[in-house]
Amino acid sequence: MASNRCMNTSCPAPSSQHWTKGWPLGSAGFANLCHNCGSAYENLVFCDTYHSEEAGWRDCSFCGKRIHCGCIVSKSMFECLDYGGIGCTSCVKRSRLGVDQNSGETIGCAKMIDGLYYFDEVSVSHKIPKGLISIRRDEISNGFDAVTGGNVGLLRPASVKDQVVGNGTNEEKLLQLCNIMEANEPDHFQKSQRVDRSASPAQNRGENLRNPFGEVGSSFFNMNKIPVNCQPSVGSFTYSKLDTSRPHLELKDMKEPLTQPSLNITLGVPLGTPNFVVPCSGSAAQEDEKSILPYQQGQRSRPIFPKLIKTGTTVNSEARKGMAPLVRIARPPAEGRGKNQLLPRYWPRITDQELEQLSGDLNSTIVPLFEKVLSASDAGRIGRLVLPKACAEAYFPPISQSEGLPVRVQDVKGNEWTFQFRFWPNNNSRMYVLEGVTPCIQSMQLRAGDTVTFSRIDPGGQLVMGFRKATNSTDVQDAKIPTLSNGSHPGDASFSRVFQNLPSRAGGDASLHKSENFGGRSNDASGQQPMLTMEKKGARNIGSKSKRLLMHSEDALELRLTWEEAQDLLRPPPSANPTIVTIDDHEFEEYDEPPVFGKRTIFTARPTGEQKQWAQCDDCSKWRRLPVDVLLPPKWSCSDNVWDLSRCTCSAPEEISTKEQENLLRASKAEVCQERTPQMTDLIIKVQMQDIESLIVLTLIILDIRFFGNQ
DNA sequence: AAATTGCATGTGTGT
DNA sequence: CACACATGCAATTTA
Repeated sequence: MASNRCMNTSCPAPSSQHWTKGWPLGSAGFANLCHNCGSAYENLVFCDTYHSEEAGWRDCSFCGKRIHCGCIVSKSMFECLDYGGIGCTSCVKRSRLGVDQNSGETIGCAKMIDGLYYFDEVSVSHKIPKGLISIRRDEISNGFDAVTGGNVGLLRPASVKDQVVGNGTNEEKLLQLCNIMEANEPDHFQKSQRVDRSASPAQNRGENLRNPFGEVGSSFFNMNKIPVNCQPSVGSFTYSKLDTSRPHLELKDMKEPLTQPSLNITLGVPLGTPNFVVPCSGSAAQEDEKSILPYQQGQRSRPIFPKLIKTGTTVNSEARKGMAPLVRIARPPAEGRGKNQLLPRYWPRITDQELEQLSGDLNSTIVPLFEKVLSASDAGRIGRLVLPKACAEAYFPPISQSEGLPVRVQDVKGNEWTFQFRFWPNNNSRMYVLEGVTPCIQSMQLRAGDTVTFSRIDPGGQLVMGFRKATNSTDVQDAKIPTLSNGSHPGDASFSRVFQNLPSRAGGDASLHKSENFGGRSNDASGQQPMLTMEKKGARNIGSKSKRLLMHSEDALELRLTWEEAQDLLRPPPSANPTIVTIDDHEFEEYDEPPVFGKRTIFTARPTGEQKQWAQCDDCSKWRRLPVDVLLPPKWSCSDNVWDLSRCTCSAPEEISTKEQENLLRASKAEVCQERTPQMTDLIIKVQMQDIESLIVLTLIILDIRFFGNQ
């Protein structure tokens, strides 16, 4: 809900006077402190004058005073007019108050100290009076930090480690999750005493800078709120729990009007909803608008997710009652070339445990943003990561000046990095880059061909950088080997893999990052294992033989889910006798004849051995008993109950009591929750994928026939 | 001299 | 043909 009034009710600041119009602002943003009374507030609207990187609400880097239009001292430092600076005798330039990295003392002139480079880069922007801040913990870590982004610092392994631990991260779990990564810091980290411009001051100084501000820490500012007109609202996912303890995927209409508020859409939420906030200057803002609008219009005019599959709608509503936290997966926009980096539309099924862990506190939204296969230059020593334009413009703050802004990113270990998000003019266009990524890339031991993923956790907007190693050495060794669409490997299970590298959130549990353990846990109903399996085992690429057969991973996922859903409806043909085969100590029923579709029913058995089959009427939802051997059509109602004429109308009472119904449903749940081992899943998916491929080929053939037949 | 920075150019892909 | 992007390269900065 938009509010342009200070949340402090005693604050006399008239909203219209201070924030009449402008950008919606979420939590912990630039204007998060009322400039009138200093109170923290949320959901306010930016002052209209806050439209540039020059002007706006920020903190004087030196005295900490909240300023409106201060002087730009450096890319990331701002100075209030009151402060004025002090002439420095040693460097002639104006003195900067900085915190000595060794002693922690504030120094009058930050230049070269003990061989360490501090000049202009030691941010003391955290000098916000403690009492003014009341920000939820989940709002602390933010993706973008336009002020604190000191570019020079020292990579201290101890700090990094401290930070990991300090964030409440279970290192063991993390390491287990990121089994790709080495358990220890890379040697070069240890050895490197060299100043690295990509390391954020907060990281460099460990907790030194955090302590003065308690939980607020180094991420006071929140820039990762994209103005509403920067973010086309495309669609969303609500990930909710099944009453079967199996998370269930719900898809909402992707064609929802852009103007329609959607709680589940982080990108493109209406004004007032916590979201991205971006500084744009008066004139520059217009420039930004210009550059953004075509994109936006593209979104409006071209819905990109026409196909919808709604799954599991019947089960959810009940189960969701009393269950506040939902992990919402917002749908990133996809347009232009960048769409290949945008992640597929489906979020993998996850377990309740993961769900809760992901939720952390209430209402966490995980927004998978995009991913990119690292090129040689991305992974090289230059430290510049080229961002897909569409993604950069969609998920990073609009920048009007080439210098851009510092952005804060958390990596898989919970370390925070500050990159410079900027652009280069390029053929009347822009080329967006993240600068200073080398240490991060190195810490993740990434090479050309590996994939980095970007996600965001809302609220708070923590930008998260994950990674995925190239699946085969060829990819890694030769980055010039073209990868499919530059963004996704064929058959890439990018979505299911996104989580594997997500760092723990503050207060969260790192164990959600189960990495490859998706395939190893025992209580996963089905979830991501299939896709993992595909990737891990290098399952045949759909479309590997022909470009015509090439299938976008999104579509593959979609197909997989529909198939998965169909599994509930598939049953052996009535007359079929299965052959029991044992694979990995698990028995499977193998049928010679293909399965048939039918309405889902529940079977019960009494101790006496008597079996019953139950079906629910589509019209009245009453449960009706059926003979065990009958197979219902997908649509079935009481009037079709030819087996019990006393209950062949919806008005007839149910045969079973409410309690029995509960037992029935419980039994049904248990059935759904049956444990499926990785081996079983592998096998099932293998079969399914074969079927899917066959289906695709068949479909294409049919389409070809139709197409050519019409010519 | 080496590293960094900013821009230009060539290539591949989508329309 | 337009656009995105990987990378080359010259200018600039730093050690």
